Amino acid sequence: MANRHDKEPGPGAAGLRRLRGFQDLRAEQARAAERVETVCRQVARLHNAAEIRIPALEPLELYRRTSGESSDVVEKQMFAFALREPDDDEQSGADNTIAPAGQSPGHPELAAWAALRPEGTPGVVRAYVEAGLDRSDPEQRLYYLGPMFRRERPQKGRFRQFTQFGVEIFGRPDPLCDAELIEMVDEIARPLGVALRFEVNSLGCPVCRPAFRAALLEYGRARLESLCADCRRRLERNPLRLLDCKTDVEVASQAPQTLDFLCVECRAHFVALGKLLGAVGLNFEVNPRLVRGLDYYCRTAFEAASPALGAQNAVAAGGRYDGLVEALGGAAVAGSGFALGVERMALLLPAEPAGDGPEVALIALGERAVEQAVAMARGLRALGLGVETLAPTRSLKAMLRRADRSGARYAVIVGERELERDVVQLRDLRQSSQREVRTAELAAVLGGQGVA
RNA sequence: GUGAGUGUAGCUCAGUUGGCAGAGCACCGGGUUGUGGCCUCGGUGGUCGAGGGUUCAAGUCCCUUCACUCACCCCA
Repeated sequence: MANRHDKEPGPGAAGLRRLRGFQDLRAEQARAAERVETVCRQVARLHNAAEIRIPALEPLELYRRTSGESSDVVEKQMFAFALREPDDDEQSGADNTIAPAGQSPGHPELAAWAALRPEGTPGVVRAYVEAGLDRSDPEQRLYYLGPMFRRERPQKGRFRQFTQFGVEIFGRPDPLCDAELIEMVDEIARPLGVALRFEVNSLGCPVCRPAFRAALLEYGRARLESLCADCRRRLERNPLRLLDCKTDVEVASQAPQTLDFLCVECRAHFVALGKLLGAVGLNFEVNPRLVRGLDYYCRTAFEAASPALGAQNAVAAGGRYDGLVEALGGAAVAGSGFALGVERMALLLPAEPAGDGPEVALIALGERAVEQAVAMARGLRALGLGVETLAPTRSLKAMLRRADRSGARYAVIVGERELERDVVQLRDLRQSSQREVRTAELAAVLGGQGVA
């Protein structure tokens, strides 16, 4: 186990290899990711969420405004580009320039800067406001599924491009909607055979958070000496981070807790949420040290994690972000949502036996049989049967071997001897039985086998 | 950005005190004039991550570098 490493990808014909932190998902990995995505879409449908497809590239300013200036996402994790239209700068051949890594563009026109989305929520909110839904029809349930990009150092479960499924509910300030979002994560994990641990917390709201923040700040300042280096650095800028410090569990566990500072409304919301989750039988723990990295969260925060994942163990996380829509120039509309890491969930899927191959492997034996074989393949596919065709450049033995390995149930052999008599050999690869079938009857025979 | 670990065939890995580059799996073919799997015999496939140094001789020792993996950080 200690010696098991993926090797660096070998250089291709042109010495090209994939970028660091990017991955090719093949075979089982691709199938696992697809299964996760399929279940995500099903659950979205069951909760009446509509898909929204938004750009992967947005104005950099969108993420600066929503993710918070101090968060790591904006600080150093984004792939940012300077956009230049061809006519803007005729003499230069370079139309797009990649911004230096991690460097904040000091460009006056921020619209000229774009970033690959590090998360889905800002884009969805932007689209929601841009379409005027905040005024015309505020209550919306939207889901998205697609790639996100973060310029982080890769490790297990963490990639520079990864896929997120996310649901955002607008115009619903009630705890019922928060509970439903958490349920959705559970409803995705269960049919996939994945056990997740749910943690829930309340971060308070603009009314009660200042007092909590002040208390935390005071607590931190009082024991500046005993704080770890990271926490000391973070204390003034984002004191909430103190709570999930892993190096110094002592300090973190003794610190003031949000739950002790909640205002009446926040407390009621949190209690109601707990009751609703209990009512549907969803097990969860209250984790008073659970915080969110992004500034716009308020009240409900939750996380679903698996110990099987290693250090990056969060599979899904979310919470309430009342005020975000307003911050992006929309009306004062409540919002709540979550995002789920498709690849992380896929890593947790129990191994699945390889899927079935095609129903038929069509073997053309000899050049003269190719045309006939092509026509037959087309006809069989029109009936909904999967067909793998094999070129007649190899021996029959080799073609049958390929047919066997493709997982096909039947091999249909069309040779020159068969052509003359207008028949084919229909071989059952599982039973090793073979019979001759009239070409005209092949479709009916295969169709009637119930092989689909 | 920081730290540690690992780089030998497509994959998983052996490779002794420095002495001709190996196995298993996979792939291709023979054992069948047109019949898969199992078996059997054979074959293709390597800048030993890269560069430099020591040495008669380096996969092996030294230096540098790159990549990957895991962890910190952060997060899905």
